[in-house]
Amino acid sequence: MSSDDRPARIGRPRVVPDTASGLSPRDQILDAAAALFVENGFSATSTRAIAERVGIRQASLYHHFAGKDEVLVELLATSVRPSLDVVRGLEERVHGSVSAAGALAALALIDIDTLARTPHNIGTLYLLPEVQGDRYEGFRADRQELRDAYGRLGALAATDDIRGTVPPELLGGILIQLAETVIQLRRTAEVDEQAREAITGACLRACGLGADAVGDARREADALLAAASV
Amino acid sequence: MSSDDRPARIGRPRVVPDTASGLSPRDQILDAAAALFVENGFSATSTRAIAERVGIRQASLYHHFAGKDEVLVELLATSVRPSLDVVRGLEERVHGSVSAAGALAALALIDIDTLARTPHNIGTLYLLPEVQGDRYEGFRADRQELRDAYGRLGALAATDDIRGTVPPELLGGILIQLAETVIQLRRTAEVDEQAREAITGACLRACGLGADAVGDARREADALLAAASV
DNA sequence: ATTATCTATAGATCTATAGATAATGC
DNA sequence: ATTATCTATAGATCTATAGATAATGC
Repeated sequence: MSSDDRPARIGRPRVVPDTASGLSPRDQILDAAAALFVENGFSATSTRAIAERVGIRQASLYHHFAGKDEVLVELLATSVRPSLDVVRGLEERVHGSVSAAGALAALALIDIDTLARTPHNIGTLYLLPEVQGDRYEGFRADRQELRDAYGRLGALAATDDIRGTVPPELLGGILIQLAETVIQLRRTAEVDEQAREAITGACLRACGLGADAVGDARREADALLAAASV
Repeated sequence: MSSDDRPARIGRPRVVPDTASGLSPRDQILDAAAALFVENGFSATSTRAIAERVGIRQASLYHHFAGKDEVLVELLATSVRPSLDVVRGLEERVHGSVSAAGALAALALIDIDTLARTPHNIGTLYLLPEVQGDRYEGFRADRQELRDAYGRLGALAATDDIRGTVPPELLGGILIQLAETVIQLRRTAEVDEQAREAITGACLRACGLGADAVGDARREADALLAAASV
């Protein structure tokens, strides 16, 4: 194969030939839409704009998605699932040798990392007002589940004074909000190691842990993450 | 005046007579727009929808505002200003008898309270992707100033280990993010006293303060707020 | 005369569908 | 035959302007 060969695709060729991105047309659409939804919002992004960015005609979108909604549904789904899978594994192990604080630190680190690496800062989409609509119910349920997990782990890790005054649901809301500081940071700056550490530390301290306990939990999380292919 | 008398207004009467809300037409538009922007987003809200909610014709909006943008500009402006005014007063007093932790607690409490009380959960508007646009530069600058103030107060209040690892800009980002937990909480639940206390506490703990120092700061903040007509 | 509204509408979108077309694959 | 694209377009918006109208105020 010469270098500009691309796998021959069936179907009528595009007016603008496909750039060798390696992505399927569907994924090209998802990627373009993600970038535009994040920058301009959902309603402000037209199907035409998405198509243009991909290099296809507006109508061709409808061969791959039933509508703009479906594109957002899929973007949202792929963005929470990873953290959700991780948290399930983590919670099981808390009842074994893993401390709640260590598990919480690990969850925070992974979640922060996911949000920091995700293309186009997709986490921003969580905040779109459109996501309150019925079509996105499934996503909101997943997100609620993640918040609940933060709440449970947080409550287990918390010192008595925190556990006595902050119910798990509220603590979960605070912890997930802290993790999502990344979304805001990414808007203006790079999210470096220092930022991830600071946010993880804030999560632990919000549970009442002092400097020593934070250090312990942080080290335990490192061991956890190194061990499991989490 | 009989009870259904309303102050006679000049200009052609509305098709749907003005409900005796007491608000000026301009404020009626702002209020309606706020509710709709929060619920559906900016781009998804048409000028027609705003007008309908007010009870006027779509075109009549343009007598009061040059366009939808201007409405949002004004809503954003009125929403950060109060906290910004407060923080200026607070920071001056920190160099006197007020501790940084006490001032930070006071700032958090006031900011949280503002966000919790604001009609239609207007804080949501901060998160709209449209607000990234050039037209809203002024608002973003104000918001940045508030973040910086959080960062300065936080750094002053922080324990050595936090101050050594978390630069003020980052700390400011974390603290303002914590205060804005209220915005998310309001979406599904009432923001009660317990939630305000929990968030304020999380701010102080994020600066490294332990249980006792948190209690001290919290009491100092109460004194501050009672004294000043902040 | 001034004001706040109204009616009417032009021009610019935007979404989604119908149906044609140019590839591959059998 | 199947597929992914294309062209064309209907129908539904939406924003902003022009100009009329029905009040008050002098």
